[in-house]
Amino acid sequence: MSVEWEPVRQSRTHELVLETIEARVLAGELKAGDRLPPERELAPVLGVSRSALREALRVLETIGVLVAQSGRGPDAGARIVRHPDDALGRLLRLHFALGSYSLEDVLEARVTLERSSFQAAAGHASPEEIEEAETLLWRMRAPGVEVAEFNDLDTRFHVLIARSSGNRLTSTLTSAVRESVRPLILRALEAVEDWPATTGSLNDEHAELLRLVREGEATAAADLAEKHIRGFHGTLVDDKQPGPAGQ
Amino acid sequence: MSVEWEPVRQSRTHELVLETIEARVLAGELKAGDRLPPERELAPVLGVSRSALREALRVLETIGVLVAQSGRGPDAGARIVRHPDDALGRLLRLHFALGSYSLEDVLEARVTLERSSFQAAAGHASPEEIEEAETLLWRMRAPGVEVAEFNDLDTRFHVLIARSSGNRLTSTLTSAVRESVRPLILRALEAVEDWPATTGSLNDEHAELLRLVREGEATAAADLAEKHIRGFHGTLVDDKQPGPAGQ
DNA sequence: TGACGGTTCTGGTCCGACCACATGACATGT
DNA sequence: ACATGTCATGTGGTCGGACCAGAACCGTCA
Repeated sequence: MSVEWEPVRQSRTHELVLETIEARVLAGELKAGDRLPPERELAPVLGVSRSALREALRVLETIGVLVAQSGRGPDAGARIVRHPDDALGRLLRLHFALGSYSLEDVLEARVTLERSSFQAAAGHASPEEIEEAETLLWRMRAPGVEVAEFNDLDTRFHVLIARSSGNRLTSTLTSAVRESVRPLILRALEAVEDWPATTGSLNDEHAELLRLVREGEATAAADLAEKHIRGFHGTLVDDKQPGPAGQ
Repeated sequence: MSVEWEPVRQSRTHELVLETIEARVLAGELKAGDRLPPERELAPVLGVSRSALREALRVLETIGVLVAQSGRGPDAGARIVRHPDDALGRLLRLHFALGSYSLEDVLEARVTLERSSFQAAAGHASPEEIEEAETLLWRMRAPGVEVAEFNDLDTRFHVLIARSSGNRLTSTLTSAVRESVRPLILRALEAVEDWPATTGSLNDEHAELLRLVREGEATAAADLAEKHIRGFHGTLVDDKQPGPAGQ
């Protein structure tokens, strides 16, 4: 094996700033809710320009660790928060669009994650969550529902189940993966010929899924979820899809 | 259910820039390998300042969609790439540190993902990957191996298996989740009293896991992987851990 | 007491300049 | 002719300063 020589690549200053802040987060010195000093103060303290600091803050913002508000008062300024969902969603969405992941990969990941979600949801879902899911399904059964709205409700149903699993991490991952294929699913739904039949069968499956969750039939719910997802993805594989990933 | 009114929050310009570029990626107009115009050209085209553009580019960079190189020549400038792993890893690592996810959540997610990884690896792993895994295990069996190195090799073993599953998405997710608890596992390993016995039993499990993968015993590999992970996490729950997540 | 308006603090944006680095073109010397 | 050194150029990276917009605070005035 030949030795790989790669350039030393000394860090850019905004990366150093990022590491500094990241280290304080990892060390527990910065917790959710904490406020950072104003940019104009923090920049000279760290010995960098405001621009470089801002770029580091922007990074933290995009991964859902920080939010910034202008103005004055207790809510103004930059605060540490925990909003991983949007960040993760955007990440996977873009990478799926770029072809980092094939449709088959997404299918298997969905099966894996949603099996787990449905299984856990069957034990953890609260009555309120069940009721909310019922409402979503009821709206999906409305005659003459538009494709876009159906897709939206469908997404929300799966995400809701994931959330009701009680596991924030798998919930986040499930939602992000589901969201990443949302445009693709929308296109597939738009191409459906027999719309009433398609929605009808999907609605039936959803109703049965929710019933199994409500009654705590964990394994059955997981199995049906897998069947549900595989069945629908099966209608996608003939369509346009990002090619298999290279480097 | 009362209606939630939240401020309109008109986008900041760098977000608009981001949406513009993101849209072109989602539309397939920007593909991996494509180069963006120089910042000094692109900024006026988009009608924004170079600073705002740079902040948008920084976002794309942090989610592993773009790399920038200064200098001159064909490799210089900003290029679209596909490097989701580091980005995802950092995201989960920070959020785990912030307590967005409890240790139990991570445990269940690991079980779910790694079951899938081992199961798929049992069918897809190439001889080269098996051999590489053998090497890792061999090095972990070295007498007097340091805690840090053991942890490193252990991480690489699990990540390697995930990669050899043939599914880039679950591989990425598995690696990221595994990496997010890496510091915690390191601390746990350092606190182990009977180090030789611990490594011995872990090594035995790893060897058996790899054997099952090599011989294509998918289900057995998945089951043992679950046992392996749960067993080790069991030793962690008494230790310090980020608290359960609030909003 | 209440309403109003100015002050102040915050992030957001923009501009212009310079730096560091890598390349490529050119000049120079052998 | 070739090798070598030097300079011009183009790229991202950094910096400082200025101004804008919005929100809260505070004092004044009715």
